[in-house]
Amino acid sequence: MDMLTNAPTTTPIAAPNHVSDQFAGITGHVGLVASEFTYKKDEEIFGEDEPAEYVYQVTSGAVRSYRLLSDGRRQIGAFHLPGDVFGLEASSVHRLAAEAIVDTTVRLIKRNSLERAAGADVSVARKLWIMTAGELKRAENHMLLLGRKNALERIANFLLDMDRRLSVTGMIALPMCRRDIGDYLGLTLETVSRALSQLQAQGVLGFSGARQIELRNRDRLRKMDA
Amino acid sequence: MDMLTNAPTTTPIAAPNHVSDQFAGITGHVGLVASEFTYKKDEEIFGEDEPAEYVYQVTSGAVRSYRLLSDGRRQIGAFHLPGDVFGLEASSVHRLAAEAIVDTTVRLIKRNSLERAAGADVSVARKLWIMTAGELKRAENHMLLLGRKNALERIANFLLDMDRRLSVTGMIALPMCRRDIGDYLGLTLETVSRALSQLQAQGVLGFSGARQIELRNRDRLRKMDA
DNA sequence: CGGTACGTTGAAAGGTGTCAACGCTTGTGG
DNA sequence: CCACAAGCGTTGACACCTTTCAACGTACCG
Repeated sequence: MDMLTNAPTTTPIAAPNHVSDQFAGITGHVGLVASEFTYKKDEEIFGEDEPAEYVYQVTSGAVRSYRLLSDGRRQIGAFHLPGDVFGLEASSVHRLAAEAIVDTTVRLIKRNSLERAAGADVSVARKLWIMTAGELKRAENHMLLLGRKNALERIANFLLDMDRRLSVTGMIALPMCRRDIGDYLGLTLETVSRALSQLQAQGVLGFSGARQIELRNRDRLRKMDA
Repeated sequence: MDMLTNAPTTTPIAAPNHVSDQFAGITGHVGLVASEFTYKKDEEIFGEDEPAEYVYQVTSGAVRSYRLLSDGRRQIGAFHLPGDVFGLEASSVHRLAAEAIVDTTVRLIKRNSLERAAGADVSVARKLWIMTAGELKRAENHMLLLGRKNALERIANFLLDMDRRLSVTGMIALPMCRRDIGDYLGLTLETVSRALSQLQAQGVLGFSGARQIELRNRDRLRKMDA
C-alpha cells in the first residue's frame, strides 16, 4: 500500500475561520477524550448498518455520507467539511455509509463514552438531541430540493451552501467531483457540468480549474435558488 | 363556520391494531398531562417557523407535514397516521407546517413541560433524542427515493409503506388525494394516477374507489421498489 | 340543477438522462 | 523522456421519462 496511492486531486482543505466547534459543547462538559485518525482519498470510514462505535468530527479534508440502491444508484445525504460532526447515532448502527472524499483527518470519540456522559449529564443529552435535530432540519430542506427544484435551482443552492461553508477568500475550493455533486443533488454529472457552464456563461461565476469557483453574483444565485 | 364545511371525502381512519404508542415512553415516566383537540379537513395545525408550543400525536385521521417554495411548489415531508407523533422540535419553532388531511383528532402535550421532564429525567431526554433520530432515518430514506428512484419505484415504495401502516384487512384506505401523494413523492398528480393505473392493469393492485386499494402482489411491488 | 373537487386519460412539450467523443491532467512504465 | 492508460470534466446528439395542458367523467354539495 503506497502512501501516495489515491492521492487527492485537489489541494487539502484548510479549516475555515468560522468553524463551529460542535464537539466543544460536549467534550467541554465532561472531558471526553478525542483521538485523531486519518483516511486516504475514497477510503471507507464506516459502512451502512455497521455498528456505530465512534462519533466523528472532520479536522481537515471532506467526507460524504450516502446510501446505495442495489443497482448502484447512490444518494449522498450530506457532505461533511472541517468542523462538522458526523456519524452521530442514537441507535447502535450507522444509518448511512461514510467515505473520505480527499485525504481526511478526523477527531473521534467513543460512542459509548458519549452515551455514558449523556446518562450522567442532562445537558449533554440535550446537546445530542439538538445536533440530531439540526441534521433533520437539513435533511428536510434537502427533500424539498430533491423533490421540487430544477437543476439550476439545485446547483444555485449547492453553490451558496459551499460558499458559506468553505469559502475563505471568496473562492470556493470544491473537494468533490462532479459525480459526487450529482449524487448529492439528484442529478447526473453531465447535468451538473452543464448547469455550471451555463452559470459561467451568464457571468454568475468564474472558474480557475474545474473545482476552483468564484461566485460573482450571489444575489442572482439566491434568486435562482427559488 | 359550518361544522360540515370541508367534510372529508373519505371515511375517517380507525387506528390500526399495531399502533406503537410513542407517547407512552414519555408520559408513562413523568405523568405528563395530554389533552385532546380536533381539526377539520385541511385545517392548519401549525405553520412553518411558528413557535413550537405543543407536541402532537394523531388519535384518528391523518396529517401532512410540508414545506413550500415561494411559487407554491410543495414538498410533503411526512404523513402522520394514528399513533404517530409529530411536531416534536428540539428548537423553539416548527421546521415544517402541518395540516389535517381529513377530520383529525390529536393528543397534545406542552413542549415546555416535556422540556422540564427531559431536564429532570435523563431517560426522557434519551427518548426524545431517539424519536428525532427515527425521523432523521426516515428522512434519509426519503432523500434516496426523491433523488434516485423513478415514478414506479416511488409508488411501489409508497404503497408498501401505507400497507404496513394502515392496512387492517388487507385493504388500504388512503386518506390523502393524488396531489398529496405526488407532493410527497416528488411527482405530479397525473404521474401518480398513471402509475397506479399501470399497476392495476398489471394486476398488482385493485381499486374499490380511487382511495381504496388492495395489494394483490406485494412481492412484485417489493421488487419494483429497487 | 349547476358548481366544485377529484381522478383518469390523451397529446404534446420539455427537462434531464444516456451515450458518445474529445481534451486535459496525472501517474505509470518502458 | 516519452508513450500510454486512467480519471476527470466538457460538450453534442438523441432518447425518454415526466410534466404540462387539456378534456372528460363522477361524486358531492349548495
